Amino acid sequence: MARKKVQLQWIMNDTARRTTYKKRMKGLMKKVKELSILCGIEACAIVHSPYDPQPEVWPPPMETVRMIREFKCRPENDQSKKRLNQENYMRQRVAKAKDQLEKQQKKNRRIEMENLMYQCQAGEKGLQDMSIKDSSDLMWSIDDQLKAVGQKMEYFHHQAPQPGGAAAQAAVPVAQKTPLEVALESLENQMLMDVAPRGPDSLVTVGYPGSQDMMHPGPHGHYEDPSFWGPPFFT
Amino acid sequence: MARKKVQLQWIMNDTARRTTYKKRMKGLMKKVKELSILCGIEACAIVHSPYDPQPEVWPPPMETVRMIREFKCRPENDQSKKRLNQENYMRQRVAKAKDQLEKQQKKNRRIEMENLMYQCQAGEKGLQDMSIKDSSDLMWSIDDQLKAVGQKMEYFHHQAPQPGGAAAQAAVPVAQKTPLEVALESLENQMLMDVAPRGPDSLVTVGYPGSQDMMHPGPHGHYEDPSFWGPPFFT
DNA sequence: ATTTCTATATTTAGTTC
DNA sequence: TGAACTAAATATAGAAA
Repeated sequence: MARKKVQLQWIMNDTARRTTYKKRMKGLMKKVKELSILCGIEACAIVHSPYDPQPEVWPPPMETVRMIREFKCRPENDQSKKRLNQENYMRQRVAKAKDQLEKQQKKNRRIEMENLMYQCQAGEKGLQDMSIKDSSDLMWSIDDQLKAVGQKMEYFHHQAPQPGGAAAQAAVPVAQKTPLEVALESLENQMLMDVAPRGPDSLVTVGYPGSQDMMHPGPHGHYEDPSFWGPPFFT
Repeated sequence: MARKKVQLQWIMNDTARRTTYKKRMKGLMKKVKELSILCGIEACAIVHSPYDPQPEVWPPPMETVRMIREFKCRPENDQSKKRLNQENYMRQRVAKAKDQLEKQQKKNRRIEMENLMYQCQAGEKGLQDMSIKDSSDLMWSIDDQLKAVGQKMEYFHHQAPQPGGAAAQAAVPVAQKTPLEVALESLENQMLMDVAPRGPDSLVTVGYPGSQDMMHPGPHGHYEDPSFWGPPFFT
């Protein structure tokens, strides 16, 4: 970004969105290409959008189709079957989240110690502030996904129906628990929703009770919301 | 990059390559996620590598599989059938290349005019230098793909067999033609190779006669070389 | 190997033409 | 719409812990 830190949320302004799309699409494809070449590996990207009649891909179609074929065959192999399975995927996420949180907390402790050593006059208040703040990275990555959905819904309904929207509903209880509890709970909710039986096109609405009627089909009419499934720990 | 401008070529040093992979993979996935959210579109990326037992994907597997299904269904639609067809894809590339080259040349002319106006003492020599230099961007994007293949092959053969390697063979005649000829010729070669009938796993060797015996199966043993199919005009 | 820390390289938001 | 510019935000190579 430049000249302004852009929030990770759907861009309302139509022309700005289109411009950003054009720029970032180009940038993304370049990155995919660089990764493949620099590391000598297979990488592909597919992007559908209303701005291009055809999906944009890298590498060129035939190769992309081949990569995809291999990807889809993976479930046949014992090991990869695991990851393609949504339940296991989410379990892995939870495990990683716990790991990351532990590391974060160790780090927090170290920082706290250092602070104590350098400024012995600091009371317990300082410590408490920090333990909350330092886990916020973890929370944010989960929370911003929820917000992205909420904001978009609000826009399409001109802030009419729900005062506050689904995002607020999800975010409020969050603030009353410890970061650890919040993070794991969010993940575990995702996991449960994920494993729960459901019909097609109901992924999001299952997760956000009360918001079914607010959902719109998205720009393409066939994809709920990409932000919802975002991996919280790539951020 | 930082502290050093990295050339777009396979990284020989094993640890550096792995490190770069880890960093860039993370960055790439973040970019895909941002693009989807900011623009409210579908985007996915799949990366296979020896560094991870499973392919890395965004968004999570189920969604990725769904996107892929749609992508593969596209050929059924008249319009998208065109783009999935490799021949047409390459024709489009050639057309775009011509376009881009024309634009570049127009720009060159403008710059030349400006230069002339500001420094009338500049002789014809200056003009000629410029017309060659200014088209080099176009050439580079094609040429670096060839280099990437050549360099990698050389490495695996410890510069033994071919003195100079395939890259040199491909690059040398290039320097004797005009940028326009070079650019279009490269593209048209790609196109022809592409359309020519061939067995599986012979994509690259068809294009580089004399180098079949130098090809190694690549890190995965099932993918010739991602750099070969790179879109020359994303750079 | 992983994490952290910079200094630079690269990307891109906003603006202008 | 699109190309060009510019400043700010990010990404990341390389070093060091």
